[in-house]
Amino acid sequence: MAKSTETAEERDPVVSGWQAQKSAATRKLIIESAIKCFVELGYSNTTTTAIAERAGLSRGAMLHHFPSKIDIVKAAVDYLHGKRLRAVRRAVPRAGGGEDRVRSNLEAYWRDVRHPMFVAFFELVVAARTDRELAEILQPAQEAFDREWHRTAREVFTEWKVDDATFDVALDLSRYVIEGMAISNLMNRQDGRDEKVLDYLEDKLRELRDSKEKRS
Amino acid sequence: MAKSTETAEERDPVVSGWQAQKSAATRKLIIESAIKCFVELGYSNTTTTAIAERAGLSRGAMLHHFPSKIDIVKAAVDYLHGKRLRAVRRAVPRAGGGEDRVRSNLEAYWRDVRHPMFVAFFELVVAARTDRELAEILQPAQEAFDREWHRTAREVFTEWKVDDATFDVALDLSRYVIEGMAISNLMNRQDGRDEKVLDYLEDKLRELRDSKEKRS
DNA sequence: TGCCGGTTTCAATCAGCTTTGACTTTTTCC
DNA sequence: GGAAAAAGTCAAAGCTGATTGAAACCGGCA
Repeated sequence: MAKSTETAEERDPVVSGWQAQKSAATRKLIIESAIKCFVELGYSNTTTTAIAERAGLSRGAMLHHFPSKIDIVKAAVDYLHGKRLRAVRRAVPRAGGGEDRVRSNLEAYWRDVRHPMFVAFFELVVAARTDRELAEILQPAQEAFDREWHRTAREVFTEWKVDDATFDVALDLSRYVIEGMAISNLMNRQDGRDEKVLDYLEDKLRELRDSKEKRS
Repeated sequence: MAKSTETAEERDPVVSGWQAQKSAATRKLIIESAIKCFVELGYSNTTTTAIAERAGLSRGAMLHHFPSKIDIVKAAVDYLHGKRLRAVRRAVPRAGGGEDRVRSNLEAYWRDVRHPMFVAFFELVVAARTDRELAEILQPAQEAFDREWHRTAREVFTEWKVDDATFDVALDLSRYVIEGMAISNLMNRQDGRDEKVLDYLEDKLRELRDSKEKRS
């Protein structure tokens, strides 16, 4: 679709004409309204009417920018994907250069994962399990994110002089624990115990980092 | 509702009359069809028509047993809750009495968590986030399960002579890792790396068990 | 400067489809 | 015979996407 070229404009809304600029702003507004709907109503309860309402637009006006619902979803996936990637790239290096990057990065990811953005992404992922069309949109984005996350981590954590297998375990473990906690917290609040798990994870990650220094 | 007394009959269909027995069987059939729908179609795409189809019943016939959709959902939550509880009670002690209960229990839970039953429960949990009515049905079941899980574990793992805080960390950590892995696997297949995380978790659990033997 | 034609943006309505729950009828079993 | 179970029918409500029409805006031209 021609849409794929336009999604670049959302990230970088430097476009020529007056109208094109306003149009891009409206598109962004619609996309963010859609994401709000995913969070507040859930993916399956998100109707075009609800998105239009939240955007302060009429339904018809919205359907001018995005001819159908699936087009909005596509744009929203692109948008979220871009935001998550940038969040990772920004968070990892920012977390100081000192020895305690373990803790600060854990906390950064733990923060990210409780952000509405993650909830929206999560809604999409769950819905995609039984929605082939959505899955086909989401899968490439998901895979790209995984690759990028892994690549960035390997690149940034230069103080981890361990072999690849150990590094992978540390990465996967962190991710599973934190995402598992995030999902549990979607329903049950039990903050006290989560802190202890996080502390333990931090300790074990340090251990992994300093254990066997095989790689140069 | 009078339904709450009937849910007991699903687990123990020893009821008097001929018809009552057949009725109970039909109810179970409907409930299991509903759960199949949750797994195959997702919660929000589950319609009464789809449930009736899968059960091989007409819609009207089904609506005789369950006057409305929410009644089916209620019964399904009860059913799943009961099944999960019994699965825990059965799996934990069965896993041999030897020293290697750590591994066998991890694997048991890892197996459970990829069972369709877990997928169905997961669908319900996610849907409940934005569906107050469902949340009110699910929350008590969820809390009861958590309590029971914790209690059973403390009761059964007598070889864990550690203090409560350590035990909780071990329990929570296991749960988060395994559930996080399960959810990741709902979308991305990456079995090789999961095995390594599981191995690592096993190792750390043994370490926790044998670390500080405070409790008698 | 001021007007005009054409394009872009917004609004409203409509028909088609699906789902739901109520109602009515037929069949089965005691 | 009569009650329970199953089947079929129906209207109401909600969602989607298409169509039609109005308003705003841009560029060009006298």
